[in-house]
Amino acid sequence: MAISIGEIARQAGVSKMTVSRVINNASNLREETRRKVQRIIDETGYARNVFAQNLAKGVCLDIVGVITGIENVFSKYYFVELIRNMENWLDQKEHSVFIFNVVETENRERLEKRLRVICDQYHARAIKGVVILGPPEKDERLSFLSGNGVKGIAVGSKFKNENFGYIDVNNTEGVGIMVNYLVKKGHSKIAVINGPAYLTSAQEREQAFYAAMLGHGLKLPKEYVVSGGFNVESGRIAARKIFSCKEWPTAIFAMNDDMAKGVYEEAKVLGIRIPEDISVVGFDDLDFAKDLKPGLTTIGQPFSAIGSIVARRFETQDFDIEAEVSPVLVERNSVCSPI
Amino acid sequence: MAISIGEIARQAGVSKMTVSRVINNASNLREETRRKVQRIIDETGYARNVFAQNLAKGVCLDIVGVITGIENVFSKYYFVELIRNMENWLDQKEHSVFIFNVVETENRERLEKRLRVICDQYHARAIKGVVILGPPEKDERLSFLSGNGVKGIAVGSKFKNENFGYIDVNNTEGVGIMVNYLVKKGHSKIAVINGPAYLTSAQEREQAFYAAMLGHGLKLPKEYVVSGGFNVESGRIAARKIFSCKEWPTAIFAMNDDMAKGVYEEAKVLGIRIPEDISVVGFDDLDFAKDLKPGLTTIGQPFSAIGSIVARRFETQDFDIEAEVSPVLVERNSVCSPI
DNA sequence: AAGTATAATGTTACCGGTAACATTGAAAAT
DNA sequence: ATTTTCAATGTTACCGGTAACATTATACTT
Repeated sequence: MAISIGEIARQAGVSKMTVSRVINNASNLREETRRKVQRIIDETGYARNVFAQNLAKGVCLDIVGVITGIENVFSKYYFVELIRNMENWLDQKEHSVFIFNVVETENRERLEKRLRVICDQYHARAIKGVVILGPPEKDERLSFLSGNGVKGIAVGSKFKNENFGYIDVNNTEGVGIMVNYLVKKGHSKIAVINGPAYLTSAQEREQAFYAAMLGHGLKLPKEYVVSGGFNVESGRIAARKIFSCKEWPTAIFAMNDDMAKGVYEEAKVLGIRIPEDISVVGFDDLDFAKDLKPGLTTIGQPFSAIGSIVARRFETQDFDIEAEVSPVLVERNSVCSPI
Repeated sequence: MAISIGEIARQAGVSKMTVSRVINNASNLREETRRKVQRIIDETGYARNVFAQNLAKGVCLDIVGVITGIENVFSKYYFVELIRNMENWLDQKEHSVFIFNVVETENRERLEKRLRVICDQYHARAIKGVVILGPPEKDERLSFLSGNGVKGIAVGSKFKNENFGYIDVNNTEGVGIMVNYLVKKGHSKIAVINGPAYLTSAQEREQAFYAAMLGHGLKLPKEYVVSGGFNVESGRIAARKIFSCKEWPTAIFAMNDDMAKGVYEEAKVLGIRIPEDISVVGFDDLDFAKDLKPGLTTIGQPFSAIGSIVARRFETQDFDIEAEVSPVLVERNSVCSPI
């Protein structure tokens, strides 16, 4: 077994308490004693046992568990951005992040095995709670954790119960802003590429789009509505469908940036110019959006605001939250007025 | 404070030890007693404290820490494959994985703050050790951890010291196999896209390529040697350079699949056919390689073998290892004989 | 010099569990 | 009926620390 405080105490000829004081550099320690103990600590390479410490103090480590599938089908950069921003804010509050790779499509047995480890960490006060990224509807991970008394926050979808609150972008508002913008630019024939129906965010964006079009008194032909999977490839496929319409729309609203990227790629292959031949917009403002040629006009996720709220809530341990954060229009060069 | 074994004991009117026995479902327990205690456990929602348990038993949890920058994980599919395979094998040995997002480019202070948390976990026997993914040369994370007595394995680069061993693919062998293959197909004018020099894997592949070409008595014009960053975009840029040579090579050897993908994309835009106009090969055999059109001929990383070795070594806690695992040629349709 | 602060260190009990041994009770053996 | 045996449960000490209080040594008063 590793060297302990008691062993240090024995070697230094002092009590455990004195060693403890040296470790936590308390005041009221004779300089000579401190040095004597410190020397032995250094020599032996003693390292504290945080969990013994924790047990004694009855507090919880300042660690946040983040649950996500590392190869999630949902847009990947989106999670990276979320994690990065959360970590930045949590860092300021001296909190750390552990990432748990738990894919919701795993079979029940493996899922439970993995989640039980998280429950253990929670109940042993190793983590203060968990953040689950973009859980789909009826997420088994969420219900299992919640059912086992684990608390936390869902980010990127709307899910609320006794143990979990949520923080998400206001999708409806975002879509509304974008449709307004397109209409103001003179567009009335707008095609949409929707996301997968099992995500609340996709549902909300879809509904909001129909509502906004209706609000502007615009028609929406069936062939202008295409469904995608929130990834690049599905964006390409959707674009191909749209480009094969007899009468083209003047703008394509991809419900996330990955799919917008797919539209770009397909357009490039087909020699279609953006925005001259067709305008394209996205949603999320992922890192790559600004680097596309032309720069993608999109709805910016309030990543930093979300991260900040998460950090604050973990600090106060108050997960009873239903927050919708406002997105902003990020105007670049992928939209022009139709001729 | 959460409900403890002592509280359960009090409510059930038995000793703590009896409760402990119920929890660990020991034999020699009267059925009636077991039920009585179990009922109270269920009612109160008691959850064990693994770390108290650990402290008492003096053992370590079966958890492996994986260190990587999440940007890397999500952008470079290579890491995803590694993690997935390691998890699969570790799963069989009832081990779990925690992912720590520690980017080596972080400033010293933040880096240490993050790494100290990992040290704590290690010395508190919460994790058995760490796997660090593809550390570059002089990786500060590795030296800090090692210097603080943390043990583990580096995967995807060659790094060895007292506390760390490594497991990596045999890059030299892989490159040799591929060059042999190309030569056998009739290629002699082969261009190469190298990886970044700070990675041992890139260095080895580069050196092995020169050696193999020399071994076959082939010439390698300066303009056939291009450097890249092991990512898609750098592959595109490199391809552009190669396609602008007066005399084209008949094959391009991209030193990883991401860059090969970049070559594909650039070729598509320029209307260059693979393999009719030029053959393209990669290294790694990432998930997407089989889905490219045409399927990419590449050197397959022994992901599963690496994962299996990692799992075995963590089980036995023996990290003193310098393993090079043999790759295999994965032949698809991106190579044909030059006319 | 004796009394009193105060600084420096030690003791005891406890955090939430478990191992090892001790005790109790009831059935089986004599 | 007494002893033996073993199943069921309890006690004590400890894992590696800390809080709260107790004690001792030292410095400061008067």
